[in-house]
Amino acid sequence: MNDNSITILEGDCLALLKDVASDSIDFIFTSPPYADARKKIYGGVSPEKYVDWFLPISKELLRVLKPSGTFLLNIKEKVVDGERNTYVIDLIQSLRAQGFLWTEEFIWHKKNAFPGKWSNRFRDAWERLLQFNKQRQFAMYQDTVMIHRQESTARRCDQYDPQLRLQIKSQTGSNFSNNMSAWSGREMVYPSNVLYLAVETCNRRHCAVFPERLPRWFIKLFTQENDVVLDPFCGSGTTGVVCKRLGRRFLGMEIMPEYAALAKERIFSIEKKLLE
Amino acid sequence: MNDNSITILEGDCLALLKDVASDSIDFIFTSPPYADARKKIYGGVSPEKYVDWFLPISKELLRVLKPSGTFLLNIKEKVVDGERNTYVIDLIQSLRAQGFLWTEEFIWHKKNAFPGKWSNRFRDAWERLLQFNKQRQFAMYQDTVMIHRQESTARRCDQYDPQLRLQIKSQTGSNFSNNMSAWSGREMVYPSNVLYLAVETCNRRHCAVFPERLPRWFIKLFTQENDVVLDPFCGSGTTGVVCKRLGRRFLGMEIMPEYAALAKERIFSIEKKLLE
DNA sequence: GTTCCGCATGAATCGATAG
DNA sequence: ACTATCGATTCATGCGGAA
Repeated sequence: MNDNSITILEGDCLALLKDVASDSIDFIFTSPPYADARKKIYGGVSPEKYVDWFLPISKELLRVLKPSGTFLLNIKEKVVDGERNTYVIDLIQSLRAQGFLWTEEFIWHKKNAFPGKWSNRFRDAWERLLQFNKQRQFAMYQDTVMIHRQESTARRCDQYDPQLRLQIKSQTGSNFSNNMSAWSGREMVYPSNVLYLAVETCNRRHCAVFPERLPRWFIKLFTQENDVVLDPFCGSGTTGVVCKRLGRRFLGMEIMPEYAALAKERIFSIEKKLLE
Repeated sequence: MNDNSITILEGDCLALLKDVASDSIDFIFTSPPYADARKKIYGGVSPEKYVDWFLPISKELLRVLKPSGTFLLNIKEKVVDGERNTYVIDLIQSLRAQGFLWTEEFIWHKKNAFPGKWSNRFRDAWERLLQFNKQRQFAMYQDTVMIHRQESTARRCDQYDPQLRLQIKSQTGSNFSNNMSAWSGREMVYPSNVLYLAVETCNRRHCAVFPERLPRWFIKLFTQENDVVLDPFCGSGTTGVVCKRLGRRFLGMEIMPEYAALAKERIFSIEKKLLE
């Protein structure tokens, strides 16, 4: 990609990816069109053909990703004929065959999914966030996404005198396993592999597939400033907006002209705000 | 099974299942030993052999299950050589090939996941609850598991949302009447396919793998009174305890004599309490 | 009688060390 | 080189004793 920090390309990502240099992308975050979803827009990939449709694209993703980079795929299988279809788990196996390592599966637990009821199932309140890597060693900046402790634990620790805490810490020094000093004084703890986030509602301008906090969390976790983030199905550009705010370079691809234009507009408006 | 409402059989479930009549079980809820887990207790099935080990058992489960019945499998893949192993998704595909329908995947979002810190991953805070059926039409009693609207949104599952956390804190802390009105309100909603529960810690009495609320929720959802519930890996008998309390018949199987004895003892103690 | 604190302990995973 | 064992890490929970 060029030096511009944010780039939106309009077109089919399979073709556009051919022009991206190998080993040049630090992080790929994308939410591709689900099978049969958005039929009018993407021509409606059927569940049976989903894997065959995706594999040529993921082959390019594997090529352009840096060895230390991460590919994060937001996806959820739909119900077909009363069953959860297997195209997602088929895809996991095919991506492994292609050379990706299936490092982890995060869960997005949707906080305010619409109440719904069907005769034989409840409303679907979670999606998969599949993490793939080229190598077992990859870039990960865990300290950037720490969270507050549970209240019950926090309450207990807060009652300790801060000075006493330091004394304990210095006294025990070598042996701080399984005692207070190991974590006393710390307000923040590491998160788990479940993200509990609200679904963003559609507004007049655009209908975001995911809330900004979702890409933000992963971009902070897997990249540093000026790293290059790729979203081959960038839609209205939420991932790009987050990159702009966080000072990451961004390469977005979108086949629909309206969405590509909207993405550019949203990012331009962020730029303007930042300059003010 | 005989007329006794609760039966615990000691032995290998593959052999014991041969004596169970076809199409006789309303609901199967089980949490088999995970690959290489609890090695000291069970033999420890390796990830490579896991599917081959499970398929003969699931073939029997398919046979004994009523056409309208449901099979619910609690399982989670472990990390092998830096990757999430594929034996669970391999198993899903094999079970479908065997004749099961993969109807749904519920998520157990664990409130208190096993601690730990690693350079390349966070704590694992969720497990799969895979729902399989013989037919697209199956028994499901959705009204039995309805929840209060408040509960569905504000279950203190707020670690990623400090603002919500403060709201709840102030609500529960100062405004008691507000809290009460939420509970007295008649607004009941259906739950989603994500369960947010704490792991039960070991206490002196027994060491339960999952909290009672987990089987309770599914048993209420998929069975009526006097229906027959089967757990081929019943361990210390938590599923049986719940069945006793809910007036369901139960058939449990356990290969370890200590655990089978413990299960019998726990259920006997429930019986005594109920008689008083 | 309450509330509060200390402690043990989990379906875990990684990296180093030893054979 | 490949496997087996061990130590270090970490957070929510329930129990029991103490204030």
